[in-house]
Amino acid sequence: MDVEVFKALSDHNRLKILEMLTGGEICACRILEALSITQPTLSHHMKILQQCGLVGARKVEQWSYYSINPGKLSEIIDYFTEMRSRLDTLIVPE
Amino acid sequence: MDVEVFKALSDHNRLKILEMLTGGEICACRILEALSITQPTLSHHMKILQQCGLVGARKVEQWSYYSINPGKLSEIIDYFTEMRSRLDTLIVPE
DNA sequence: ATTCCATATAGACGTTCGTCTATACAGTAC
DNA sequence: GTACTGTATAGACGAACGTCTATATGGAAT
Repeated sequence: MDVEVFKALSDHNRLKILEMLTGGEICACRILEALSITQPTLSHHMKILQQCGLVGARKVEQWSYYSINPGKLSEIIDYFTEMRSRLDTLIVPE
Repeated sequence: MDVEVFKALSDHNRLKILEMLTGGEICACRILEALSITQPTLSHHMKILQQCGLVGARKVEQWSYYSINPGKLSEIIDYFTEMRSRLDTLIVPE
């Protein structure tokens, strides 16, 4: 698994953004309202979320709309699920 | 979800350690052999993995044995699984 | 008691990160 | 055109991070 994904999730504001996006695609301006950061800082965070593949962007006129990439989410789930099942198959010492 | 877990996963060496631990409990000295870091650096990483709840430690005489906490793993899986199912229930615009 | 071994802690150093202000860019509306 | 609006980029700054060397701790072996 690429470390970049976890780096992207390692910030309180980015995690909050991701959780907002579980409600569906939203505009940058809406995200900005919900967080106590400046517009350039938001732009920075969105870039990081995009670069690791977690979030996709769509531009409609001057507005940027962001949404979660479900494929990446599945990738993460699969990673941890396989990890857990490997643990489950271990021979338990009594 | 606590950001600390993702911070812990944000380092290449710590992720490698976690993957080693999917094979079951192992000794610090074994982990040290597998990585190109010094002993104090390993000690530092193990502390971070423990503090976020991902890894548990057990001391047998002078040796420290580490293992993954399956509960934390499930917590992470649940977090992302719920996120994905929230996405799945969105009304798809045609 | 002294030595040896596995691990932890302290402190330092360079790098990366999150944030900001200032400014650029691109499109819309007059 | 000029002004405005939404977003991106540049550069700066302090805080946090990963790593190291040096040293401490605590137990085992001699």
